[in-house]
Amino acid sequence: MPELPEVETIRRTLAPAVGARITSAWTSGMGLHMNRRPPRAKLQKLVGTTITGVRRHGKYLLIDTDGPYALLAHMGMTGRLRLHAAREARAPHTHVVFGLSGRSPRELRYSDPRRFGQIDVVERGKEREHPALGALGPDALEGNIDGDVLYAASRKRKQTMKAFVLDQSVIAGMGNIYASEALWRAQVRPTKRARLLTRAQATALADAIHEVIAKSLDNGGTTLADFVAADGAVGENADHLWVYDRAGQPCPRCEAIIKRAVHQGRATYYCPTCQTA
DNA sequence: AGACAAACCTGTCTGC
DNA sequence: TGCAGACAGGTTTGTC
Repeated sequence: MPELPEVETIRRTLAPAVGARITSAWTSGMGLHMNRRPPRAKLQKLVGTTITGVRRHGKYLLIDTDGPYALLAHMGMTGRLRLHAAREARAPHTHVVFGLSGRSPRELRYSDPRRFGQIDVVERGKEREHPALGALGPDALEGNIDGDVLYAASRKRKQTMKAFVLDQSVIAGMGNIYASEALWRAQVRPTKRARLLTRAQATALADAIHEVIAKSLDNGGTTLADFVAADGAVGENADHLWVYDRAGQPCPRCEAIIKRAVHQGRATYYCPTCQTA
């Protein structure tokens, strides 16, 4: 579900939670990513603090409080972070719930059927010491990614461009949908070796990454099946994708038939005719 | 180093 | 209708 535009959409729609005090914390006890359980004792340390803001780096969200800790959340494939009225029934596979103060009681709920997501508590100011956050490269939206950055990062790399764009230590936030979209937009072949990327292509790719993300944000993110914002709204960007999940359909640029291939075990969509450089 | 496959899970869809 | 198999937005781990 969630690549950068979806996580950013969740971040923005969590704004109504800012200023609320956390009145309780609950977790199902189920393991999430790598069977790691949300740390129950640390979640309790958030109780009594007030939410002061929500940050994002790549696909990770950080919910800041006026206490010493922040909540770290990653959606994996099917994770949802939503605000609900406390009286609403909990969705299946709800694994973490925070009670929030306010005129009418609300809850911040994390649900994740596949349990590929992550929930953790980090000390504010020490975010980079968290292994997941410390490994991230510059953010694809806010990190000043440009042709120079991509050209420099791609030198000496034997990996394919598809793998390069998905590498979170190079660019944080790109996922499988937008990797295909950006490579198509920049007319870069997904199987091209990164070390062979030209300077002009690096610039085109940086521009394409920004364009693809901006377009998706304008459309509220891409909902293929699971993604919803914190207010429950689905994204409309699936209707505007150029190549992802469009095998057999005409390329929007040259009308050739879009193809699907599997690279590193993951689907890649591309145009075999105009995406050959 | 680095490239690749497998593993972690559940839900949904397809084809027989 | 039922069942097996493939597949899904991500990340980590192990193997070559």
